Amino acid sequence: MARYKVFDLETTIHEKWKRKANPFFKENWVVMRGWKNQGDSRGVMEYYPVHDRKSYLHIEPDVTMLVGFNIKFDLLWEMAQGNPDLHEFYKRGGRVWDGQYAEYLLGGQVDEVQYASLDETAPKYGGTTKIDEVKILWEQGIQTDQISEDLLTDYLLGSHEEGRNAGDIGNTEKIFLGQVKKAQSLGMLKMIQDRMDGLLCTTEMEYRGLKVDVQEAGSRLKVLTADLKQADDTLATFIPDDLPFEFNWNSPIQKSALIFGGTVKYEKRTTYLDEGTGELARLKATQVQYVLQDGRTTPIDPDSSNGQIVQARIGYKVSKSGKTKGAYKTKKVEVQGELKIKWQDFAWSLPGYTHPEPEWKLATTDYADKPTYSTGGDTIEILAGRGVPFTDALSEKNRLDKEIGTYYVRVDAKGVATGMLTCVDPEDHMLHHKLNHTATITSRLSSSDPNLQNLTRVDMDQSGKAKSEVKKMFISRFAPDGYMVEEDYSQLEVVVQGVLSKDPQLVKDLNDKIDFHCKRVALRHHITYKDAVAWCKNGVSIPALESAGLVGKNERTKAKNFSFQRAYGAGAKAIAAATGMTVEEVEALIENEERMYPGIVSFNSQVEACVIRSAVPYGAVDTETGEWKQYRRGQFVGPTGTRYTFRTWNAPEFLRKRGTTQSFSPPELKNYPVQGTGGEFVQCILGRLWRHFVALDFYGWKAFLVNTVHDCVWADTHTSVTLQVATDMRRIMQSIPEWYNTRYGMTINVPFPVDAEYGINMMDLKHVEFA
DNA sequence: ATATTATGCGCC
DNA sequence: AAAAGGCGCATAATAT
Repeated sequence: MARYKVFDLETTIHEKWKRKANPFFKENWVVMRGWKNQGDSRGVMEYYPVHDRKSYLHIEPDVTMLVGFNIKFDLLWEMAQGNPDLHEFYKRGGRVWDGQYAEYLLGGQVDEVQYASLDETAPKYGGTTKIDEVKILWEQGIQTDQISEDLLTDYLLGSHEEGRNAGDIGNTEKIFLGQVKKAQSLGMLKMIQDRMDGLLCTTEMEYRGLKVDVQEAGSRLKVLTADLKQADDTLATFIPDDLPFEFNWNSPIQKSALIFGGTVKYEKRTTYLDEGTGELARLKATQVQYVLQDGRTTPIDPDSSNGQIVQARIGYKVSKSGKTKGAYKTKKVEVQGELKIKWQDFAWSLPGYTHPEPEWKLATTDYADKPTYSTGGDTIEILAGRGVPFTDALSEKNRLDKEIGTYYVRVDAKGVATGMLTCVDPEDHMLHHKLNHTATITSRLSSSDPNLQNLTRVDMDQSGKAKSEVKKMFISRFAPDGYMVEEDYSQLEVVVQGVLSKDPQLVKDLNDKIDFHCKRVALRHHITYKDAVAWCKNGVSIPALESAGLVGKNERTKAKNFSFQRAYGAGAKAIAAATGMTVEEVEALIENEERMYPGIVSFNSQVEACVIRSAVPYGAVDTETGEWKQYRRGQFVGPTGTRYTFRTWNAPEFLRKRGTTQSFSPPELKNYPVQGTGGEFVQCILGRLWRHFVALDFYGWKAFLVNTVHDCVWADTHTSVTLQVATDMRRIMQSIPEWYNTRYGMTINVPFPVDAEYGINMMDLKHVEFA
């Protein structure tokens, strides 16, 4: 009999390597484990009041689905505890349901359903709110094993009065049952189930983690630090000598003032005027002084000045009676204390090296309330052309600061370390990143702690030297007998555009494996596609164009930029600004494009119509006035049931003139379905890949899936299976049309080409040549 | 001292 | 026609 099993863990909550309640940190353990099988009238639990890394969830052979809330957390724990039932469960096709993930998808991925909590979700499905007591104890830093068994049981299973059929377990079950019904009625069940397998894949990826070559990282960090010092030294020579504070090259305000002129604030500890007296402020002090005959006092000791004693004595009062008879009279008087010193703000004006362009103006103002201007990479590049002297050193410093601080490690003045390497376990050199399933509006994944979706690409400069070597530190856990494998979809978003729009010419071009950038070059310069390919990619000369100063390779790059911007929905003005073309030129290209692929235009209008039709009121803060305002929110449902949600924004000026005050954003309308569907395809395929790896016992435990970045998948393989893994992965990844056409009844008629690479680390990759 | 916003920049 | 999409992280500056 098939049945589901709801389960949940309460663990100790030590945070380590940027993970709360980190299962990879051996001091943590599962304190209480609760579960409830389908049909049971109450939940049950196991309690482990002392450290234990062996307990695990028993999964009966007839269990077909594990149900949880943020189930990746609990599954990682079961894996860390070495649960032997889990792999068997997966091998016989066991599936999972994560209430947090389902809630996010059912809710169209809007803010309110991203990283939803059990607490806020349960009431939507007739569940109860949690016991605050436990949450408060945790917030106070109390460890889970210090919470009483009774309280923890009430929290996990519900109280005796509730028949032990509530709490986290009861709520998770209610949520699950309600969500399945809802998903069915909305036609989303299949899609959600496919994504749940994707979730199992990323759980596996987080569990396996990445192996970091800490030696490589260490020596590279040394080089970077030395390069940074050199850039800093160079920059220091451009600071005015009379500057009364240390210039901060990381401060946008200070940089703007130095380059464009402006007034900066600096702090100094110095004396100041007392507001009451108008004098320099001083500390209060008292002194015991000798009283003179006229009542004044003096600090001079009458007996201290040898020959002048007699003379001096005359002026002093002497006590006439009592214990102190014959002694000089003294008195405690107030005297001027030390000058007081405090931190104070001062202004310093800098003349600047050049004039800013108005469009570089930022929202921030300087200390004199004058505008500041952008000092980002694009601006610096322009300034280099104007002959501003330190632009090269500044660009170099920016690059190195970013590289060191984000991808290596930096310790600040307070001793707080930042950077990717702070997430690495120093014992086994493993990095367990996070792949988040409920963090984006488009249903794409995000990555954090560290973010492994933004590692610097392996780009070469003119001399063929890599600009960043970050990826070199990711090596195989099987080294020296291992290879990393990366497989990428080529031009995934263009392919998805073909799937969604079904535009005949686009579909044909995709099947013909046309180089879209060359095709655009051909169109623009009125040459044949064949000639364009020869000119742009093979360096075959076209004198007529070259005499006009055009270079084939550059023209292709321009076309590439153009198409990326179009894909993101950029308008003619923005593209012109970014590519250096005139607005008219860009408009002509857009027109060309729309004539060539009219299906894209009609698909976009279809999306817009659906969103407008489905729109309902939605309250949000007006960024212009800061006030709460009624906007609208509508949805477009993709071919698999994924819902993309859009909101209206304050309309741009040209629409306001015509009386339209708010509107949906065309770039968002164009982008979300493409970006989201691409993400969905990859996540579904992650599930297929993972099922394949499970079936083969991970190639005899010699190959693991370890990371994914929107349109690619990484694996860590033993050399004995590398080629087989790469071949299998490619086959499965390319099978998107078959999967969706069979399972969803879609009619995908474009290929999903995949490119495979492998190497001893993630930087030195070479292409896999398939027969 | 901690939280939030602005800026900038890495990726797809 | 018209409006360049989605993330996470580090740092500085400001608010509380």
